[in-house]
Amino acid sequence: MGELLKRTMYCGEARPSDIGAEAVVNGWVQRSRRLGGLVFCDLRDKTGLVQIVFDEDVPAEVFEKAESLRGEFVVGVRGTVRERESKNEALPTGAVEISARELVIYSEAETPPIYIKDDDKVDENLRLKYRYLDLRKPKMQRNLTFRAEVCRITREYFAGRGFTEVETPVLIKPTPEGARDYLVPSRVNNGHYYALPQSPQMYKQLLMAGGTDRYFQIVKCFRDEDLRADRQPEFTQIDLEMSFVDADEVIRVQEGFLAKLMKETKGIDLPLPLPRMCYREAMGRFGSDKPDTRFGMELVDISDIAADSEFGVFANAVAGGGSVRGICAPGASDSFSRKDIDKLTEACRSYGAKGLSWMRVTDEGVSASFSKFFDDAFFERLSSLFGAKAGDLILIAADRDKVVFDTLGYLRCELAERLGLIPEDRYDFLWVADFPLFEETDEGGISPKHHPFTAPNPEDMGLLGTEPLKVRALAYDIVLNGSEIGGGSIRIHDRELQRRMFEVLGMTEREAQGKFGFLLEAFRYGVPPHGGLAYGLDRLVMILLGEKSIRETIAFPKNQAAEDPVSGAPGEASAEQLAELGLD
RNA sequence: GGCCCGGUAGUUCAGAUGGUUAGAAUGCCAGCCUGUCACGCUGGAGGUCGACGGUUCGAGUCCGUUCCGGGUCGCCA
Repeated sequence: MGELLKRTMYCGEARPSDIGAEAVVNGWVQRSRRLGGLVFCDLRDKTGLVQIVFDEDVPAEVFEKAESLRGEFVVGVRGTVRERESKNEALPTGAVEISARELVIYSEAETPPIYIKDDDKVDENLRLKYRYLDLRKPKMQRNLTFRAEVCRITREYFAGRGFTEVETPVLIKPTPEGARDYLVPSRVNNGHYYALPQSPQMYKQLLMAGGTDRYFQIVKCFRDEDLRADRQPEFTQIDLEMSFVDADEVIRVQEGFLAKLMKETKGIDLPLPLPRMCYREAMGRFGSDKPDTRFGMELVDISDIAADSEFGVFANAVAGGGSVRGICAPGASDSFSRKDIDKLTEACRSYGAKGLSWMRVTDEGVSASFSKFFDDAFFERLSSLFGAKAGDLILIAADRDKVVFDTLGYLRCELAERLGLIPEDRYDFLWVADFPLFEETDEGGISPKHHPFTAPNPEDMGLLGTEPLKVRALAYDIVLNGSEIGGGSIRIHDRELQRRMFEVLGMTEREAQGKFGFLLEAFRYGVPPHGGLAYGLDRLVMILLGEKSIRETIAFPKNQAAEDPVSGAPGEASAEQLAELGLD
């Protein structure tokens, strides 16, 4: 198609200071406008757009070629930067244009199935199938660049503080704990499998045993679970571990990182130290272990006054060991019809709520779904407990604590979103600490809330054998705007304590050896006290970019069926491949 | 696995109550056009209404099944 024109500037860089200079730009044709004896062409690369103009001064064959330009042709242009006759204020390059002299068409293009435009509302599958077109959008280029910047800052910060970047294996031993593993069959050892790591947890602890002292890694992790807007089967963690530290030290180092990150990406001075809250308080005030603290609407516990009533829903909830709690949505009474509340109630069913009680506060008094069970004095007390004003809507859930918290935690965020109570451009970080070490399984047993290497709080050690569910862990999550962006803990480095942990979990010595033997063995030869943390990079980037899905931060994401629409993965293996693996 | 929303020109969508040849915008193609920048004007092409089955004289529309996409609950130590 012709020679390569050597680029002298990016499209988006052209400025009035370049006027008079010769310029060569390479890029994609965003759009061309033919006006008879004049052709305008907006040329795009990752930096932006610049207008190219072909006029009567160009040779006839160049002009002819210019007239043939169509969207997404890849071209090179040599010309002169000059001032525009009329500026385009919408473009950073809008004061200038490049008067073309030479045009090379590197590659023609068929009409693309999606538009290369940020606000193009296109079917998600089509976008993902033609991801390479989607990536041409300025927003996607901006997102990828931003992500790379976060990675650069990460390396700069941790490398500058004595952390060694170490790559851990991707083919590891399957550990049937927690999330489902992706399995990789071994050819050399037929019938045996590798797993892809859900996290480098055990290897980073081995690194501490190995004297690495401080480790970090930006690392792919894999979990074969169902997808969500903020969950992909392969995702990236910023993983780190430190020796000879307590939780406060881990947190202090992270706060330095987060402050640097916010300063360099957003120009925000993060006030340190970041606020901390214990798990119980987070649940009680926000119904969530990752509360969004950008707005109020906190939960109010009315179990005391609701317990002793004729209203069975309230009375039974409290009698059954649960609670009655509610939130007060300011000014929501008018904007939420009976039908809207019914829809909210329906949505709450998936959290286990059998219903919602509601109460409207108006100038004329209150009206409530449960009014016939209570007198005026009760409603006055209720209003004052919630601090309700005329026009407010109070929603109340009565059930087991878990259901009440899940329901109200959901409603709080949902209503805040709909009522526009969430301030833009605000970044609320929060440490949530003192998580329970264990949680109850559906079968009534107990399982680790984090992982079995998480250290119990020394203050609660006495409860380990008697009331394990009350034991707090030396674990901490970092929450940003209501999303968990990272979590970590101090690990157990004492063999006897580790042995007791497995015992409490009902795991025999043999089982523990089978699953984690190599880690336990390493701990026999001297292991420092250590702890660490891992951030979900994709999610962190998503929130900082204000995106609703982590797909917007990943170059080639999977769809909800965990397929890569670009390549069609996963695919079938050939008979030969299967035979070699002993799988035929 | 459950629930919710969606599937109609290349793309984004509209098509109350079932009724002539399924529309719009944009994109695409052709012609005209020397200052456009979402250029403009004229003309044109473009559809198995996701698929299958049913009800009906008649189905994009109603019913059933199924496939696909998104969201969500379960799940995610």
